[in-house]
Amino acid sequence: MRLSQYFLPILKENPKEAEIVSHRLMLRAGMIRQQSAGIYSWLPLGKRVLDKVNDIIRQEQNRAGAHEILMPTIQSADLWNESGRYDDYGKEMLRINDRQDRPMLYGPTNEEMVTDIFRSYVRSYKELPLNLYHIQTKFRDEIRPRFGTMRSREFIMKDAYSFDLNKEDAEFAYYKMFTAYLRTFDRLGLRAIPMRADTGPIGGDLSHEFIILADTGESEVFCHKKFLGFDIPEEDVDFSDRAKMKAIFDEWTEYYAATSEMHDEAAFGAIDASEQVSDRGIEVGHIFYFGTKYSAKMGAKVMGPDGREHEVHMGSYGIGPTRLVPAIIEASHDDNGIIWPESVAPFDVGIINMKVGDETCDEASMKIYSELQKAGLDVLIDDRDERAGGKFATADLIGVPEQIVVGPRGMKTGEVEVKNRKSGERESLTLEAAINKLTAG
RNA sequence: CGGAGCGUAGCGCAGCCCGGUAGCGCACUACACUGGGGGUGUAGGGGUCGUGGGUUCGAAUCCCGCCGCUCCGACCA
Repeated sequence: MRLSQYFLPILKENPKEAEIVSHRLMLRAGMIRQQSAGIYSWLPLGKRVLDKVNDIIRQEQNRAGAHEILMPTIQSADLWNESGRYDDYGKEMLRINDRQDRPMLYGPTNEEMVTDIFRSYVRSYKELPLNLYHIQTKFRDEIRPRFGTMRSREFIMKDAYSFDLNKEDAEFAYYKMFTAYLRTFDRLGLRAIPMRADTGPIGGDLSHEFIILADTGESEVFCHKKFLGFDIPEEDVDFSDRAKMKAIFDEWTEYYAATSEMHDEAAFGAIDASEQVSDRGIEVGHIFYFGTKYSAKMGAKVMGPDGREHEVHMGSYGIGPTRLVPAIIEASHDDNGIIWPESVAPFDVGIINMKVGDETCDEASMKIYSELQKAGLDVLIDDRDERAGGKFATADLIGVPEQIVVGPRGMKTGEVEVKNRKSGERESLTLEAAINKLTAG
């Protein structure tokens, strides 16, 4: 992408409404634009990151055996009357009437709808297990939206729903999602710690929140230091291996970890003081097993091997991509801007042409640009007719992981400077060496 | 929803107390000079002062209503 032709409305000054660093940087880097309280547009740079986050989530959900669907944002109140939640949900649910004056709502979650899909088609235990998910916009009319897309009213959520014949199978489904979540957050460059959670209005008795530690987190969290060193399940982990899934779950839930709502001071105090971690955290995922809560009310039943009908056991599994993006920034930035993990960086490489209009610089920049693109990299070339300082600042702000500086000084010896955003290391290389270095990975 | 505050050019702000026809920095446009970490000069463009009403010869400024937004608290992916 040529920056001169891109839409990247960066801000030099800090927007006054942005209190936390991720919100400030997302606005400054031209990733998002607030349209209303808790409602945001995603601009090109932000959209690129969001798409990469979603892709990783999608890959890991699929790997764990879930199937992607897409349910609508607008739902009929009828389904919610079946579950009883139309009355229970309260003002957080945006209620609207269509032109026939039928009560509708903008979905805050999709248990009812997915249960309706399930009961319409699935009759036999032989079709289980089943896990359906979608990545869709939700609306929850939060009392107080804040922190940019970290807590917005309109947001995108990946929500998966598992259906099983009995509790044992449902727990297996839960462990699979648990494992998929560990892998997902790891690939996003985050260390997420599963903590026992309150099940809240969704109900149920097995639930974990995935929390990442960050000073600007919303809630206080407490856990054992061991979590920081646990290994993440490998890419080839066998999701059909019940014993393995259970083992992973057990390993990751053996030690103390709780948010302030679930905190047990005595249990935490029993941990050696040097092993205690007490910090603030951001909730980036939440998983629940809630048994037959919805299947019972909505008649989602399958025939079992015993020739009798069974209400299916369900679980739901949420990740908030529009919250993950700021969470990643909270976890990874410096005074100059964002430091993206490579897996979600909007561009892999930034080329800084320091003297646009200078024939040698222009040619060298374009050569690198086309070679790297040929190698399949996402490249952003700063070909604006601007001072170098502004270009460096822009590259650092938007956090491109590798920067190639093409300037008249280096061109005298045919060299460019390759700089790593995260480490700050720089080295001068010939054109070919620079291209080779960046295409090698 | 309770408490606090803000709304003046794209962004950040001054002007309001004490009424007299709107200003600063950045950004933007043109040209020139520049070019290794947000440059310099010259010349420009851009504002229903959130909105409706009231007071007044005259309102960004005073009064009343409404709308929007932010921050603190209780709730949430």
